[in-house]
Amino acid sequence: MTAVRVLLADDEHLIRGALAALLALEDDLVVVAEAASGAEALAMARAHRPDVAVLDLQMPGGPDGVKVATSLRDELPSCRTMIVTSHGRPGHLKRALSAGVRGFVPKTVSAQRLAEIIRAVHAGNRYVDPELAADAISAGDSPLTAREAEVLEFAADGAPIAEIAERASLSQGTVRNYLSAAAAKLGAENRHTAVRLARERGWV
Amino acid sequence: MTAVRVLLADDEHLIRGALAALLALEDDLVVVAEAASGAEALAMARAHRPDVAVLDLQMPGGPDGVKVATSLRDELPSCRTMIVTSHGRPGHLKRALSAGVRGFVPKTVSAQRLAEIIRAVHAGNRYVDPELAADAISAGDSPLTAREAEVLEFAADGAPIAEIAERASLSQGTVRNYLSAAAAKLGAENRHTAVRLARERGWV
DNA sequence: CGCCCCCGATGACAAATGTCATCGGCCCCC
DNA sequence: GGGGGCCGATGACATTTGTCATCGGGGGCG
Repeated sequence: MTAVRVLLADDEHLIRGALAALLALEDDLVVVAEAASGAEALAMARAHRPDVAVLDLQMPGGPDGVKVATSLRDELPSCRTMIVTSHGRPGHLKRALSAGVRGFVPKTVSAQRLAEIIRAVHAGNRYVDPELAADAISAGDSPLTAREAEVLEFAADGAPIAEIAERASLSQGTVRNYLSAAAAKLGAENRHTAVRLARERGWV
Repeated sequence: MTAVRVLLADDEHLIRGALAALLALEDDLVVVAEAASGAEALAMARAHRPDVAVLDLQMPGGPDGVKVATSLRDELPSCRTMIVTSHGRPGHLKRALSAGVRGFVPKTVSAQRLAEIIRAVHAGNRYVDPELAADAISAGDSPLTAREAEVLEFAADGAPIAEIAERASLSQGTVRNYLSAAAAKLGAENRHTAVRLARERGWV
């Protein structure tokens, strides 16, 4: 049996290197490429055609782990993808699964566990951390309509209504209506807490 | 020469374990204890009396890396402390330095580099990542008064003025005045962006 | 001591925001 | 064809928030 070829993508050199070292201890796994960004991960994947891509969810600058997974599904269907993340937001899990990701684990797992999961994913199985799965289920589906979510995103940095309206190419009144509706659905008393709640639930 | 005894504290098992494995490769370093939380780190430090404590800045629940460093300075003056962090906010660096931390590095450094820095810190030197240092200098000192910063923290989750006033035991008018002053100093157009800016600069 | 700054508060006013009702257009689906 | 939902907008209104002037008290400092 030939070893599983793994691509590692994580912006934190410390973690990436350490991870590579630990996975190297497993003699049925071989890290064939490392990347420090989403863009780099894509390039590496094209060049090395790994069996499994282990992607950090949040990477600076370009595409995040889920975006990379989406691209990989199209470009390299033979490559299974999995996401590793520090903060497990429920919505991220959903996004990831619909991007064809087959493994989703928090960084709190041990290296042994990760190695097992890589093998499972490579074998075609799926693995989702039970706790994250429970969170995602309890968080449920987003009650927000497309525009509500969109406007909420524009509101994310605390911008005033006028600016949101401009960026969304909408009337200020319309923006206020959407924000009001979104806040009501989320049980928030103003748009700022609404943004926070939506972020926590992974709905933006 | 006897090996440097290191305490590792990081909530992410994956990183902690991997780090321990990498540092173990350096034959003048020995990881004598690992901790997954601030509280645990303190307990471990008391029990094992390490030469150097490598602390993650953000840990869930209890005390963060800086708080641990503060406690360690009092309880275990012989133990040098250093902070490792993912997101390098300028203010954190300042807080850390005034807590007696002697090393401050982002997780983007390599393990070799980290090992060198641990040795430097153990030898009594200080090390601060140049990029983070530059950010901290350019961010400058907080222009906020104590109460302004305090009120801004209460405003951090988007709560309405009434709630902030209650939590801060202040009049609503006073709260509005402080928030207005803080927003003006930060160049923000409302308290929510003020909160965001203050966070970015590490002033809250 | 006088000066300055911070604290905490009040009042008044303007501006931004939240809330609600209502409209027309569109699309999907029964 | 007729709901029903989402989209986008408007108007009116109440509430919240931001802004400013002002006051009194207290502590530090030349």
